[in-house]
Amino acid sequence: MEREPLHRRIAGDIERRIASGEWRPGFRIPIETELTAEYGCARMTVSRALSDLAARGLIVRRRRAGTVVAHPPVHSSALVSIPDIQAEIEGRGSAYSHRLLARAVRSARDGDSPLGGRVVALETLHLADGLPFALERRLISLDAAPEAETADFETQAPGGWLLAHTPWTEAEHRISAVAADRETAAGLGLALGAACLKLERRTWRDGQGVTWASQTFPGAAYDLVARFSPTKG
Amino acid sequence: MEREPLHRRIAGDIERRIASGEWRPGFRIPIETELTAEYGCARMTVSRALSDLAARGLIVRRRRAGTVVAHPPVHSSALVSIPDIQAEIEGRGSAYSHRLLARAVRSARDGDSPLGGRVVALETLHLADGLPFALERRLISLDAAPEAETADFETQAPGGWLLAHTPWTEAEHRISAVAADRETAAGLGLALGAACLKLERRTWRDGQGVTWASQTFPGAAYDLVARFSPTKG
DNA sequence: GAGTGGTCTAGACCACAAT
DNA sequence: TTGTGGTCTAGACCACTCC
Repeated sequence: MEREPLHRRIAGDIERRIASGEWRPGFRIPIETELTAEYGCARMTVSRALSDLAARGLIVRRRRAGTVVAHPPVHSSALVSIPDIQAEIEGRGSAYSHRLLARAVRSARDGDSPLGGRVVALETLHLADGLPFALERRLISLDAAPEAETADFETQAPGGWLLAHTPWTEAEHRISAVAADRETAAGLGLALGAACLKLERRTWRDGQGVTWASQTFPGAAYDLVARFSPTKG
Repeated sequence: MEREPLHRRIAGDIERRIASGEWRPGFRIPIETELTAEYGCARMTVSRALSDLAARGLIVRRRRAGTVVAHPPVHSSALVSIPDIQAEIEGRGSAYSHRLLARAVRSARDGDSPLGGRVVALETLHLADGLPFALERRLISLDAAPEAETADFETQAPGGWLLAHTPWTEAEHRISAVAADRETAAGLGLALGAACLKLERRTWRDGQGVTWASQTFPGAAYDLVARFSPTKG
């Protein structure tokens, strides 16, 4: 029988409360002496648990101010955050807007990969400074996110809505180059067959499929950059 | 004046010896009690330094066996390893081969980004089962890798040669979709203007530019997949 | 000033694996 | 068996930063 170290049990307890949403971003977690009393251990043991979580970006620790749950899922790799188009556009100083082109509720088909049961199918155009920037096709599982059936995706784009309502625990990205089909070309204002960058994204929450999204960008106007320092985690 | 914690100084010292090549992969580093004596500190301080390095994958610790430098740069992200085309092809059970199309030595120009001084310019075609798979254009800095001037890139592809001779410490990838130009279309056997996935890669070693590489793949035949579990580092 | 985290000590016992 | 790392303690002092 393997005994789990106490510091890892403490870290796991906290991580679980963050993952479950019980402790939301910005929530101030108990100070070290409180946790020390709760677990009946030395302060260093608690400190190690919290330091590990901080090193992984789940919490932020500041002297005097205490320890708070780090705000949104902090992803170290630049590629993880790609699909937040709105942040991307606003980050480069452009005005973001979007248009909901189509919306339907239907049963998941065989090709809908991680999703089953009923899904919401959406088609959204993202615009930067009023010009087409990306065409998004998305399916959202109503099993994983029942509120999606009545959510107002004209006000908030589906990606942002999902991030706020049903954060994912696993994701898969697929990046490819495709020629613009008729619908894409029309939506993005491109010639038929123009080279586009396509990002497909599937996410899961605790093993259950949440969403599938395909975002297509004009090849000439968009690229992905990732920087690595292998010795820095 | 900021004082660097001792545990980080210890970790930094070790990391530097690994990065410089003084301690190669597999090298057994001093045991905790030796380092304790060397730095005149408590064993826990050394332990923390080594634990941090182990958590980052630079070293591997095993009871009784001691602590050894981890074998090659361990990259957790799937995207870091993309440009090792040979491994990619062989990993899917195809036969890898390559053809050196062009080779020249010249001075670096303005557009050659991280590179300065004299460079080797190479153009290589990668083949899977004898069929074109990717077209690679590469520059190698002779300042960073002087042996590149006489290396035999017909036997070993430039990417593999570099990895063995001048490992990088930092890298940047850029991923985009482009239409095939005449040279690319001819090399890969595509129609002019076909959608291609282009990977650009720049690497540095301790701040000095090592190489720039651009690899172009037929869009229909290649895509990138990355999987993430945000709670797992 | 006072509350909080950051680091460090000098021990101790245990777990694991190579011999 | 024994060398090595893994964890833990019960303190201590310091550094930061909010009040």
